[in-house]
Amino acid sequence: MPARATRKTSESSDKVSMICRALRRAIIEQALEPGAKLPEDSLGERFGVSRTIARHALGQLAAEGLVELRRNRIAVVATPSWQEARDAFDIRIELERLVVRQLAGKLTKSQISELTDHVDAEDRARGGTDAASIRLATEFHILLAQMTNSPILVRYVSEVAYRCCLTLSLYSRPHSTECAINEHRAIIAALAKGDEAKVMELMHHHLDSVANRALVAPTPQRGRDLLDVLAPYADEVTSDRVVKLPKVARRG
Amino acid sequence: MPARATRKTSESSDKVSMICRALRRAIIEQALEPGAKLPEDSLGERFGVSRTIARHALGQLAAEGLVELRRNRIAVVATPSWQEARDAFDIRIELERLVVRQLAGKLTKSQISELTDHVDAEDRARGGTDAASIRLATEFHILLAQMTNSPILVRYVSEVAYRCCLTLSLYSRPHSTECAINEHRAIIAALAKGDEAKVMELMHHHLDSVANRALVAPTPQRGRDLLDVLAPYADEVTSDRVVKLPKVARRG
DNA sequence: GACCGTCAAACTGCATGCAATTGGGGCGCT
DNA sequence: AGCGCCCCAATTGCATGCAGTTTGACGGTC
Repeated sequence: MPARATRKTSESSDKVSMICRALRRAIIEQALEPGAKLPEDSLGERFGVSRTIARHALGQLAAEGLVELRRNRIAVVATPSWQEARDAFDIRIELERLVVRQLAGKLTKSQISELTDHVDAEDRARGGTDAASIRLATEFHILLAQMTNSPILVRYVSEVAYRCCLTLSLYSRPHSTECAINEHRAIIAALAKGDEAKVMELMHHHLDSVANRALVAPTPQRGRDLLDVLAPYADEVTSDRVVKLPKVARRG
Repeated sequence: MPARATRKTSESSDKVSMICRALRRAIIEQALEPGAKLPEDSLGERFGVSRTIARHALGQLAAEGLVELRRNRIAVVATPSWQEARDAFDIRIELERLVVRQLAGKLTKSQISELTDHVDAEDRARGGTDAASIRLATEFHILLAQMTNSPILVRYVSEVAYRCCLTLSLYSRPHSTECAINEHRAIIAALAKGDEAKVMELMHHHLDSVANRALVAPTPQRGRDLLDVLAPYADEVTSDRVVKLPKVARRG
């Protein structure tokens, strides 16, 4: 199977996509914290475009879940709840298992060295900022997805990986990236060997441990959104002026 | 009031979302065939809004993969390749296994009867148009996803289900819906019983058989896009001029 | 000082206008 | 007839303008 990435879906060279990319990167690198305001005017001015374009970009990012858009209100960087973060990781695990299942034993030499190079870059970035490390780790997974040559899979893995990236910045304590990098190397090795079951297990464990290391528990002091922080407490209040969250088949 | 949907992310009551919903439905019911042109003007006129809004809606649908947007060109209803269809189903299987895994044994009485009611509606619609049957079957899966109360999962399952719906209209022969309906009932039963492994197996088999029944093979006589039909053959041609094709075949 | 109503600035929702690009029909040439 | 060229109607890309909504600051009242 051939090597190169596919970019048929979106992300051509129009201004909207450029702004999307810029904002996405700013968000996952935490240059823009969750909850940060994103007024159309300011964005337009900053990027040298009109509000129309900025607005359109915000729409796209909202569709990806990186931005929250409320009618007549300023858009803000999304602040996923802890449960949403957990859900995102659950989905991500399944999607990435699918990725490595398709890839096991099917990678070309050049693809493998491309992956190895990327992990080397991760290694080199270990001394740098946390943001850079997180971004590189995320991009490793996206790189893998791209090698499946399935545009849909690329899109979903990218989206959910970015979301996880965002939640990591919200809920994780400063974390050591070393084991993650080693796990990346192990995954590459298993992919090259073509051991499908093994690589799926590795990927599952890798993501699960990243999630568990990061999402240890709802850590209120880091949660930006008051509503989310107070949600569990509001449950105990038996007044009818408290907005009850639709509570259905939540596991737990 | 049982288990209503979550609608936090998108789809509020603004015009863009209304048009999205309308177009989405038109597409999955095959009122708009794959390849159909969607000029911003016409859409705006038809829905009584400006081009700005129509454009924005097209952007959203393109992000969902239902519409193809090429720069400076008229937007068209997406025409997924056979391989993309297969990829979409693969992803869908994993996502929906996740859905039923979370739901097994956790449904309330009212949710179960809601599901049963829906399948009854599917049964009643069996005499009607194919489009209606397909739409109802798809909506059953979305209903399930909504009961997980995980907005992200709802979004992804909805999207991928719509995509599959679209591909079904492209590649499937007129199919009998009966077994699918029975499989829906079996899934509800297993969910109620709480047999997690069983329900995952059922869902897997259900989707796999739908996919296999529909996506039997690249069926050239039904494929709308000549380029896609010829793609596998072009792979074997080592010339670099294979892109140029004579004229397009007939429609429908 | 705390509470509340009022109001202007800020911002969004949407339509319209203008320039740039496209593609398809008509026309001439061979 | 077949082929290529050119031009114009159709259409998109984008900015701007106007109206409606929200925010939060100010001043009045208790």
